[in-house]
Amino acid sequence: MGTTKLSDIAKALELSKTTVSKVLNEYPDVNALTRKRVLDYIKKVGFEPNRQASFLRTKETKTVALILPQMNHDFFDSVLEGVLKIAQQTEYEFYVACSYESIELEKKLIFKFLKRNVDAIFLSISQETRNFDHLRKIQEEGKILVLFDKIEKTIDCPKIIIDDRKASFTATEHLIKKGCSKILHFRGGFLPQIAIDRYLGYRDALDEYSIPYDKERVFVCENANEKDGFFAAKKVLESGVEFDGLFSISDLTAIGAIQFFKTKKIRIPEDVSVVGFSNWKLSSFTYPTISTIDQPGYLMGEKVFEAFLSEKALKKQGLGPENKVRKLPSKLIVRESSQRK
Amino acid sequence: MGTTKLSDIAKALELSKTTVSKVLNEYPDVNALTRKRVLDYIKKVGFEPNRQASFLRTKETKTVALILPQMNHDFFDSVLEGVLKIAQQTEYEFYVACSYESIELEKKLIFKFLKRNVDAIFLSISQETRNFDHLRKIQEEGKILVLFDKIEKTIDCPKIIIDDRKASFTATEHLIKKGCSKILHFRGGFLPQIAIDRYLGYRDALDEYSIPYDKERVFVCENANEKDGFFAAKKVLESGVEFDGLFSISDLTAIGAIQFFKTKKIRIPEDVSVVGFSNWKLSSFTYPTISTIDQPGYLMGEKVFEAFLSEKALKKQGLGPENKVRKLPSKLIVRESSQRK
DNA sequence: TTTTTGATAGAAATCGATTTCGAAAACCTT
DNA sequence: AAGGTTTTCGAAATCGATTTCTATCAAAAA
Repeated sequence: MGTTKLSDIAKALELSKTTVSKVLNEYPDVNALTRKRVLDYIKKVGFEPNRQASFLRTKETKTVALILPQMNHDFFDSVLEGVLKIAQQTEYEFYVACSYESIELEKKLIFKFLKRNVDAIFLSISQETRNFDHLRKIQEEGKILVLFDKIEKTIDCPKIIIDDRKASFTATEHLIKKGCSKILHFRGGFLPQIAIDRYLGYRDALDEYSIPYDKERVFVCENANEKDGFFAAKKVLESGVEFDGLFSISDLTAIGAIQFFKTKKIRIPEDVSVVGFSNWKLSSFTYPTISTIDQPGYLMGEKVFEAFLSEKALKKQGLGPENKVRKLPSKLIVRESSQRK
Repeated sequence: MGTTKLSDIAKALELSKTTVSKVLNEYPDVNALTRKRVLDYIKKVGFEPNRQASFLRTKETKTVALILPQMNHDFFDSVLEGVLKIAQQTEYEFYVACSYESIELEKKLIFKFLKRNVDAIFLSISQETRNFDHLRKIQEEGKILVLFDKIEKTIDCPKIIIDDRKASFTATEHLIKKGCSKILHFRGGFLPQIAIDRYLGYRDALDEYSIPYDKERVFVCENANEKDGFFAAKKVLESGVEFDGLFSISDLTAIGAIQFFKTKKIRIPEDVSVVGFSNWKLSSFTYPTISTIDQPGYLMGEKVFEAFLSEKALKKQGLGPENKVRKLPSKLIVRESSQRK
């Protein structure tokens, strides 16, 4: 095909491949004039080195992999978009995959990507993940690991998260200020760090305002979807516990709960004020619209990529993985579901 | 570092690299016993050839690129998921990118991917795209092009689309059967094939039921988002045209329109029945919920990938690109916005 | 017995870059 | 002018596979 290669340039300029390559890789032992000749010519013919060929020597593919635990998920889709934005500005390309919250698939994907020789893996760990050897393996192979959102504390690597605990505090505090004192909490599973942090934020707020904590008001929504919310709400009524507010782990569970409450003629927000989490696009279109915490997914994606770039710079200096946790700010968005007069 | 390579296997088995490679690539001139020895050993140590190395000879990277015109878009996200599903079942990996409906970015991405030596590009063309030389370039470089959803007829390649015209016919017919006779149509721009087809489907239905077509009832929503729908609805009222139904190019424009109608105390579906298009997730959570056409995005993604695979098989036989258009079925989903008693 | 054929295996070239190491030329010292 | 530095460049090895072409040996044919 018509693609020019290094040797073509060398021939045209009556130089050796070596010299041309040295210009490309910014070696110092090239005469300024020669360098200019080469650079000009390269620009003229629009040459770019064949990545697969250079990889063979350098071990750098200039590709990264993003593994999400879910697809068609507003928040994770935003993360993807953020990563994509920065990637498009660089020479990097990136692969996308989804673990569908399965540890088996997560492992399989990681091994697949390692075989593909990606330079880095960006991962939000699956709900099922308990053992983290496969993450360590990434680092053992000399690749960079960046964790985000659903992270694991015991792995040394850059981590980008939302300040879930603080965000949950804010959400719960908002309900308290709106006059709620018997606030339900629909939480996630027992292990994911984010579920724990959001639960703790909820308790922080109760403590702060001297509202007694009642564990009867906490319900588990393992999958954090509408169905979980619907059935959790059903269990609430069956349990007979009193309530006037709900802080839910996700907008979807909030929506599910509201759907159930509607069937029982329980009014939102008059009888129970609701705050969700994540600011799904659809939350501003439901009836009532749902108050929520906006997580900066897009920003998170950007920060993940940036963390990778600075980690790579560190590595060049022979420094190990930096265990830096970056907490991104989130924002309470008040809509109808918590707007009591 | 511990990765085994071809020569390691050769050494361990006291064979040459050639023979091992021949087993991998299914050459016939290998003794059955030798073949078995090699295969067993490969399975034992879990060897997989280095892709970057093999590419250097074969020119096949086993990667494909998916270029979407929009992100955070229910339909395109489903397509992505469909592609991802099939890709995960194969040895292929895929890159994702977004043109954000910009022809400049679309071109840039395509050139970037060609430089990356992808085997194929899956593309839904941007709204701005008028000239198609960059698509031909893909084929000239010997790469496979598959178009989907927003396609261009004059390019010879596999194409996967929704039967938009028929779907629109069904949607409009549904409104007619619900008693509407003065049906508005919010259409897309003038050039995208899908906007044209949906418009034609609308007219087909009017013709079929002998309802006179009135061009005063057709409004353009260039970007097909809520804002466009909102302002189109406003223009409808300003124009003074009579109406009792609306078939809109997208759920988002339908939602925008409904929001405007609400401000004018126009009731949905009593005063005006509404049908959207695309079946966005949020359409089943709005008030009222929105009738729509469900497009099988997930299936489309699968079919796109499958079209690539069969195109590749053809190519191996030296056959040119097959200009096969595959139309996927869509489905009318009736919800509250068109449910008159 | 000699020649031909077929089956099997390997040596070496190749893909397109990078990198090491040595050589040539130009520049300084004294 | 001889010796020592510094600049600048290129030959050749290398990364890990694939592929062509040749060599060997045994079996079949003559």
